[in-house]
Order: sequence, then C-alpha cells, then structure tokens
Amino acid sequence: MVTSGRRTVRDLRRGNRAMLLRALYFGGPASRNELSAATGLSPATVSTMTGDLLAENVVVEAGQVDSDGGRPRMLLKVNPAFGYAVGVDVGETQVRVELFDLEMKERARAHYAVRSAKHDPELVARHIVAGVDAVIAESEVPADQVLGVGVGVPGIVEPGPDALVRAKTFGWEAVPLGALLRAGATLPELPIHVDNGAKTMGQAELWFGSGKGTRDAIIVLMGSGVGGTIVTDGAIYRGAGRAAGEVGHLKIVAGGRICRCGARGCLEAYLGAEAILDRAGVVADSAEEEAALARLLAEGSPVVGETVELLGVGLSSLVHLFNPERIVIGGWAGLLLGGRLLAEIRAATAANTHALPFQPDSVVLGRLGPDAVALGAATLVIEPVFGGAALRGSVPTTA
Amino acid sequence: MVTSGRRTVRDLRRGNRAMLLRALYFGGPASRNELSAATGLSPATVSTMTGDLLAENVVVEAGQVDSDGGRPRMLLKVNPAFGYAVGVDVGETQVRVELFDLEMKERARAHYAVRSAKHDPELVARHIVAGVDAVIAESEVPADQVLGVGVGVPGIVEPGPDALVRAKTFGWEAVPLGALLRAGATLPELPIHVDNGAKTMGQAELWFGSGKGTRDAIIVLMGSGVGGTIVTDGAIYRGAGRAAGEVGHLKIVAGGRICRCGARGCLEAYLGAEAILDRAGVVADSAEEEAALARLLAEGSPVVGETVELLGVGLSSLVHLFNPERIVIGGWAGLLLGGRLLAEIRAATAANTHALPFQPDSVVLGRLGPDAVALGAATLVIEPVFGGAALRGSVPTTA
DNA sequence: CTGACTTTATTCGAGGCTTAGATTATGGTC
DNA sequence: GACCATAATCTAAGCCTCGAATAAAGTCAG
Repeated sequence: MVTSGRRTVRDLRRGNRAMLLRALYFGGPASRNELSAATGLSPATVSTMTGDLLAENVVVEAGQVDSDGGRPRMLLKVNPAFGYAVGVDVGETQVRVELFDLEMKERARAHYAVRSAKHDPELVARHIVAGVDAVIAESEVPADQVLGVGVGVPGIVEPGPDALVRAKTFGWEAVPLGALLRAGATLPELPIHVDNGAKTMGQAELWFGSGKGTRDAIIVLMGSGVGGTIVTDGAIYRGAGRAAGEVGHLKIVAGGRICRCGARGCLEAYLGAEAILDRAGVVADSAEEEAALARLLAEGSPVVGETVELLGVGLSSLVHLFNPERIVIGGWAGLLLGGRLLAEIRAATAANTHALPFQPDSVVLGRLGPDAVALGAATLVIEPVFGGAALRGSVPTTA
Repeated sequence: MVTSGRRTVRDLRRGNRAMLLRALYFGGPASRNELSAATGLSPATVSTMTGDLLAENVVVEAGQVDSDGGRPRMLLKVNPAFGYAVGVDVGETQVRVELFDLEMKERARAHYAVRSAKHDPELVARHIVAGVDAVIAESEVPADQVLGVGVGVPGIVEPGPDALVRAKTFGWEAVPLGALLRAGATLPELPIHVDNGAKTMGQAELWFGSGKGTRDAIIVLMGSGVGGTIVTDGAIYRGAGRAAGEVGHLKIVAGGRICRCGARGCLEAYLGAEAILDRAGVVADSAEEEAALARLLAEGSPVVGETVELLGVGLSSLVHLFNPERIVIGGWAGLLLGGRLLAEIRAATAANTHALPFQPDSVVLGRLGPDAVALGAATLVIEPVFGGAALRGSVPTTA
C-alpha cells in the first residue's frame, strides 16, 4: 500500500493547527504570545489560527494575566466541554466504563462485575454498550458531543474495523469486539477504538503521568501478567501488525518456565503477580493476588530478590534495544514492587547494562495508579483531535 | 530542547522534493507521469520540480520509452555523477575506504591492514585520512563533488561533533574519532558521519538489500560479535542517546555466560562467532574464525543446534517487542549459519512466538554479504540529499 | 489626569506552494 | 494529411505563513 506522502498547503495548516492545539493542551493555559514561542509559529499565524479555534469553540479564553506595564495577556485553553470521550476497561473481574471531558476529568462512571473465568464476548459487549448509554445519560452530555469510545482489552488486537481480539486469559480466540459493539450500539455512529489495555494505560502515563514530555520511553505494566508500551518519537510504536510492545513475552531465560502463552522463559512467566506467587509456592485466586503479593514483600521472601534481579535483566534488554529516555514501571504489581524496591530495581538494571550509557534514575514509577486503563482508552478517542498519530513527530516538549 | 515543529511553505517544498527524489532513486528511472502517480503530486508540480532538479543537475534524462499512440515518455533518473560519497569500514583487521557515486557504484578503494589487537586511534584516523585522499585521487573525482565521509566503527557512538566512540573490542574508551579526523583532514570542510558499523550495514540492507521496501524491520548482524539495526517507520531507530539497537546485548539467559561487555547472558555471549566457537571448545584467532565456524557447521556439532535454538529465542523476543514486517539476518557468521539452517532458525523462532501472529518466512537472509559496512557508511552521506532523517515518514514504498 | 512607555494582539501586503484545467509537444493510425 | 492518444508545460486561482505596521490595553511618573 502506498501511503502518499504528498503534502499540500492544507496539510501544512492541519499540521500546524494540531501542533498548536497540542501545545495548548499539554502546556496548560497560555497566551497567544507564549504559543507563538512554544510552536515557533509567527504571532500573526497564531492569531488567525486561535481566531478560528475560538470560533469553532475548540478553544476558550481562560482569564487574563496582567503584566507590568503592558497590555495584559489573554490566556487560552482547550475547551474542556468541546467534546467528551468514553473510556472502557475490560478487566479480569469487571467492565468499567467512564466518561471524560477533554481535560480528562471524569464525569460519570458505570461498573459491571464479571464472574471470574467467564468472559462471554457477547456479555462483555452488552455491558459496554449499556455502560456507554449509562454514562452518557448520567453525565447529561448531549450525545452528539461524545467523540467516541475507547476500549482497553487484554491480549492483542488486530487492526481493522472488526477489531479482532485474541486474549488467552479470557479464552478469546478471535473475538470481533469492534463488530459486536457496532452491532449492539444504541449510537451506531460513535467511533470505536479498541486497543490492548497495557497500551491504553501506557498512553495515559505518557500523556498525563510519569512519561509526560518524553519522546522515547518504555512503559512496563506489571499486573497479574506483564504488558508494555513502547514510545518512539513521542507516540506509541505499534509495528507492522499493530502488535508491538509485548514486553511480557520478552524472553529472559532460554528454556525456562512455561508461560501461559505456551513458550518458555517469557518475562511474564517470572514477573507477573501470578508467576511471582507461583514461584513462591503461594496459591491465590485472582481476587487475593494483591494481598498475597504484599505479604510476600513484607516477609522479605527470597523470591522477591530473585524477582528484582530478573526484572533488572528484562529492563536491561529493553535499554539496549531502545535506549530510552525513561522507563516507567506501572500496573498494580509493578507499583507494589517498585514502591518498596525501586533502588534495587535500578541497581539490578544497571548491573546488566554495560554496553551503553545508562542513567539508573531514568527508571521511575508510574504516577497514575492501576485504574488508568479507562483513562488511557479515552485518550484514543481524543488523539485524532490533536492530529492523530501524526502526533508522532513534533510534540512541543515544554518539559 | 524544543525542536520547533513549525512548518512553512518552504518546508513543504523541501519535503515534497525529497520525496520525489527518493521515488526516483529507489524506484529506478521513471517518467514524470509515473513520478506523479508514485508521489501523489500533480503532474504540474512534478514538471516544475523536475525542471529545477534538471537545472541543478541532480537529475538527468535516461532515454525515452515510446508508447502506443502518444507522446513518448521521457525517463529521468538521479544523476549518478551529481556527487560522490566515501564510505569507511573500520574493522578488526583492516580499515577499508571506498568511494561511491550516487548509484553506489564503487569507483575506488583503499585498504589498510591493522595489526590485530592494536587499534591505536590516531593510527586508525591517519589511515582513514590517507584513504580518503587516495580514493579521491584514484577516482579522479573533483574534490568539491565529494559530499562527505561516512565511517562505520564497532561499539557505540555518542552524538555530537566529536563523535565519541566506545568500542570495548578495540579498547577505545571515549575516542573522539570525529575530532581526530577533522584535525588531520586534508579536506577539512568535508562533512563526517560516524556511526556504529552494524547500523551502517543495516542501512545498506535496508536501502539496497533484503530490507528494501520495508517500514518496520530488524536487521541482525552476526559476525565475531552481534549487532543490529532497528528500522521503524522506514528509518533507523536510534533512541534517546542514538545508541538503540544493541541487539547483541539483549539478554537470553538470566545469569548466563559472561559477555565481553561484562554482563551475563547477552545474545552476543552465545551467538557471536567468537562465542559459538568458545562454546564448542574451539580455539581460533580472529583470522581463522570463519573457517573454524564453517567446520563446526559441516561437522554438525551439537553446539550448532543449540545456537539455532538460542537464536530463535532472541529473534522471538524481537518479534514480540517490535512486531516487524521482516527480520534480516546478516553478517558473515549469520550468513554462514543462515545459509544452511534458515528453515531451522525460522522454526525455532516460531516455536517461541505464540503471543502474536508470526510469519516464519519474514525471517530472511541478508543479500549484501559482509562487505557492506563501507557501502552503508556511504549512505550516511547520501541520506541528507534525500531529506535526511525526515526520510522517516513517507517512503513511497514502490515494492 | 495626562502623556510617554510597554507589552500584546491583529491586520495587511508579499512571497511561496500545489492544483485544476487549458495548452502545447510528439508520436501513431487510418 | 486529418485525427487521435499520451506526455509535458503553462496559467490563473486558492491557500498558507511571514514580516512590518497598526491597533489595543494597560502601567507609571510627574
């Protein structure tokens, strides 16, 4: 497929406009003058452009700031009420549906418990559809101002309108979640974005959490299993089949433990909460995993030290391959482990990294907590407003 | 550092012009009409642009092709004599300097033997400078038509004008090769590009070899050690510190064999020719390595099967992280191994890859042979002509 | 209270870019 | 030799961003 790289003057405008919006969105309220400095656009261009944006109601005024001896600056910001996005987290135990405004303030939520180990695709789809209707109703947002629905699911998602989901943990072989949602939707014209939950969470950390401002980062998410998000040039890297970033199946021990994917020696076979507990000989069902892991940490089990060591090995591989500016450790298990042992994790990583320069303090903890999957899913909806994946390229890194 | 993402009309033209040049360079001779189709630009734009390019002598006519009942198409191509590039391969045993025209036809060469294990930086720099002078003289190319010098070295290269090189195998700790070359150069104004040899070779495979036409690929180079090149969005991915792609230090056995980098369990500690021979208990100095490895293969040593298995594990990690369109195995050891055992390597990779779809035949052998380091280094010089790293983005994939 | 000064934002003409459509060039075919 | 087909170029038009000039909205000294 030839993606025409042709650029016309209109593309130019689109691109500059998107950049300006991003500067405004991520750089907080700013005056036209500041925007000119941040984007490199001339004041004239910023002026006409913000004029358009104000007329379209994408941007609103945000008070003014007086300066010593000059005309006061009028601050602008992205209009939080310009549009709304629904984020859905399809988790092991529940389906969470949340509605956000453009500033990612939560406006409404709906949760549906899912009986463990029973994830009937059609039931999940019904929960999502019901949840979307519920949050729209509850928030009293006009339906035509909802820009779309983002869904984070476990497993990998094949590109295409059907959004085929393969999730071993759910027993989903090739579930066309996108098609199911469209078929059942009350609002059939709503754009639907389905993506891996680790990626949505990663994007949340990238936009609002510990990854903010970086262009080359890796976000490792340790929960029951292990997932990840790879950020290159300021945007999520997805590879040829949109399945890149499966950090959990990076091999760390050739011929090692069998992973639930079937292969041997995967990171996930050692470092997911499930695997850690298994290695420690602890039996815990998924609802008790967190408490059990916390206990293991408190006890100072030797398995913990081993875990840190292995995590260091895995992170070192990532450092050598990606040479990232930052590595973010998130997910509930990751936060639990890293909360106590960040220094040790950094040391273990450094101990395995000699072939290139490595800053131990580039390994940090996630800031958003484990509930950010839905938030991240909602960002999938927002992303096109700011120029889509063309976001790749020129993020005005204000920080 | 804020890289202004601002785009003006001039950038637009630069970008389209670069795209057109790339289409012409990689898409062979083509008529203006075909270029219009390939680039998406209107015939009018192609016409004016090619007019400029012809006037600048960047492009020349390449015969015409008559069509049935219409004006015959005039073919165009990039002028091979528009400029010349020098590529340098700083290897273990010799420094090779080669001069290429824009079509990458070799016009002259000069080799300098380096006594093994003695890589005095200043001596190497003198060889390079002498070589550059020699090939320019031999080829009788006007000095002002030489666009620059590209140098491929082992180890990693820090960005910056000094081009600090760290190469454990040479005992180079922080050799400012760029500065040394500039200081000694007869032609001080010649742009100098220094990069890791595995990356230059990877770029050669990407442009002219088995990686041609791909946007997401990984090129693994197995020689005495193991290096690699990661291609994302059609260009080499370099990460935050330009050191990404150190495939050789991907860990495959936590706590495993000690690598020459000092860490344990690196791919290179198992799969470089040196490591393979060591594991088989064969003693061979670097000049004999190739013959020794070939013998090992012919004998069907059990170490060989193990090697294939471990390579499969490593490639599987890469597949899970990058989800590439293609994996190219190159380097002399890689070609030796892959020449006989490609099917087994593919099978071993597939056996470790269950978490996402994987096409075994996406693993292929390099096409350029082990001498492509200098060729690739020369492409570093050519790259800016075609829009530099802005090459990332819109490569008109004609294949 | 007034006038000088500062800083911010807008307006306007200029210079570029690509495009659609018309026009010119170049050959085959009947 | 008239007519047709295809390739390349020319021309006018519509956008875009920019620099410079202009307008707007304050502060502050006297």
